[in-house]
Amino acid sequence: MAVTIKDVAREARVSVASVSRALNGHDTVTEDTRQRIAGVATRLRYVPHSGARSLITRRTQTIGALLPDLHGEFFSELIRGIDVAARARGLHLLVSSSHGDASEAAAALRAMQGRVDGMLVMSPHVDASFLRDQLLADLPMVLMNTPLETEHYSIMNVDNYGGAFAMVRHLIGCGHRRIALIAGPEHNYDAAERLRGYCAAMARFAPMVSTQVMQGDFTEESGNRAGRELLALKVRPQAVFAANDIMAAGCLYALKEADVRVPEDIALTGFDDIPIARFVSPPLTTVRTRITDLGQRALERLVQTLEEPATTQVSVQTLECEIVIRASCGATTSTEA
Amino acid sequence: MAVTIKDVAREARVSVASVSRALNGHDTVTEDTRQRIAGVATRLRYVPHSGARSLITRRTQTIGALLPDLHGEFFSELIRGIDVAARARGLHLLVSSSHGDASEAAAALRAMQGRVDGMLVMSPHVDASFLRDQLLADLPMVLMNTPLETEHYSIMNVDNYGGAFAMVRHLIGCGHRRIALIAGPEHNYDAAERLRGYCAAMARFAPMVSTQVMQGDFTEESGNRAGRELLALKVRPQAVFAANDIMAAGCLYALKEADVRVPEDIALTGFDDIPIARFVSPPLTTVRTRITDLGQRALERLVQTLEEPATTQVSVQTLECEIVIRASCGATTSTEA
DNA sequence: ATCGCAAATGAAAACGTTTACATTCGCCCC
DNA sequence: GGGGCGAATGTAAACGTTTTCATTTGCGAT
Repeated sequence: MAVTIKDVAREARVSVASVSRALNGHDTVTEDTRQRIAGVATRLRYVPHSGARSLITRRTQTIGALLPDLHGEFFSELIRGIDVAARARGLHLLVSSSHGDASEAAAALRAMQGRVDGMLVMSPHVDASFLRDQLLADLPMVLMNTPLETEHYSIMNVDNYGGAFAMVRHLIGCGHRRIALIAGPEHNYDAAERLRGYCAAMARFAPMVSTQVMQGDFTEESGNRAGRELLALKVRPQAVFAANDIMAAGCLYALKEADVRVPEDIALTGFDDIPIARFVSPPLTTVRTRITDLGQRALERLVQTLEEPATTQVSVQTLECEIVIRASCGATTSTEA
Repeated sequence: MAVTIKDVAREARVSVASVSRALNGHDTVTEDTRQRIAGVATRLRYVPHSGARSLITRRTQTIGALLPDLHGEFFSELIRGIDVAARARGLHLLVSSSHGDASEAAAALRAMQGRVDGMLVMSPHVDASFLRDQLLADLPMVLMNTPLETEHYSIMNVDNYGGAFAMVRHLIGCGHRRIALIAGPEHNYDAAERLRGYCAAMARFAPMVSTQVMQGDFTEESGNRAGRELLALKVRPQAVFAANDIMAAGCLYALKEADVRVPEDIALTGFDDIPIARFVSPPLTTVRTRITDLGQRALERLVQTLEEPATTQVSVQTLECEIVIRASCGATTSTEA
């Protein structure tokens, strides 16, 4: 039923070897016969059986992406970045997202084994012990956004620390001193790094001012709660730095409800630059992370490992963030209505 | 290097046939030997070569998703829906997104041929002539969100028409009569269906009122422009229905800038229920489409076609939308501050 | 004890490629 | 004219599975 290389060979009156050579662009075939074979192949709509091919070449031309249960923009931008980079190299992309715990992640990983040449892994459940247990033979992998330090795999991280540091520096540049942080969930790597950046920048630029950290968990609701707590303090901060945009939005509503003006009374900033950041009022000053680049660079790194396993050293790369200044930080109040 | 079924067989002192049977859960193998084989397999970290398997079973256990160059929430929700449904059935997901034109889409489709058991296709470039040209052998496919009518493939659509119809009915229920539509791009299927729903509902519920359609293109900027045009009319509409949320947001800013109150002076609604809809003020009444369900149902449909090719009839299914009522339509003004 | 039968296991073919090796062919050079 | 050589092509093995068919084994019935 399906047309195979033999059908093409028969029709073109050559051996299967010649068909293979012609179609794979080897140089030892006459231009004449190449033409003939190519013609027959398209006429017959021949498409090679990838399984048979990978059986012998030991390559699948596919890379896998293991992603956490991620919502929204972040997820799609990441996949887009990976996909674009993969396509540019003629690679296919096998995705497995949304697994909730370590065992699910492990299952997904095992299932992908043997179907891919390498993997891009971003998962909070993939930690040191996970990797030890799985000990994934010699499947090349690049880990994304992980606190792990491993000598086996390259790592591609977002500079959460640097972004937070820069944001605090910016706020201090705006004249604010008492800057509170609404932190992310406790065991989240991104959250921890942002917290670290906040602390470091405070220590550096406002050493006399004590830090103030409210606990949040990256949800809008926790941001709202933190906002109300802030308002109840006897000494209110001059600026609030939420560890992500959605908490900033939640906090913003708490402030608005209490008729506290942003940024006049309290400045407010976020992290991530999700689309909503532009739409709240005042628009949110935030930290932009180029997620698409993250995916793209990670894939490129993986490909390099694939193509030159010998010369490629394991590396840890960090992707810069940039600060997006809008009205909520008080730096551009002059443009406010 | 890689451990094969032979290694397992040797180690377990059985034939490869028995290993295959044991691991695939056939019933003709002693519980005793099954245990032994399973033990050896896990100890050796044996993972079957998918290529070799698919070579003989003629199944890849993989389905492909061909998606347009989509940004944001929609994209990720769709993939999530597909992925979850696929995993539930032990299927893998091969994605190819972001192709800009028909030839790119065709290339992506061809590249996937032979690697997948079936495909989920959503692409504006996949039209009647495209399918005719490609004539994809007998690869089962399900088309998503397409105006196409074909006897070869099942189709899964979002009820854009019904959603728009219901929204207009709702606005009329709120007491509005002169309702303007900010339409989407001209050759977009979603846009056309929403326009059709608007017109039908107007004709049905407000037959004496003339319709008013402003041209937009699904961008914030076009919504903003349309908003300013509306304000310049000698007779302003009582309500504006933007064919997507992002245009509604753009329009909202135009109204705000002109100190027109929403919903008191003009009501405003959107379509899609993107996250931003909740965050603008007033929060946007809109039409929610369950994108995750779309992906999920489409995959389920495909699986059915795969498993029972004979009995499964080609079908066109339409996925309901629901109206999400927030403050911007004037129905809940009483809850406003 | 022998036969027959079912259950368990093994041997080998088949799937569609790629590629190392063998073969053919035409041609140039002595 | 024959030897040698390089280019083009063909032959066949190999990849790792699944599955058909054959074989062995154990056991109950005669």
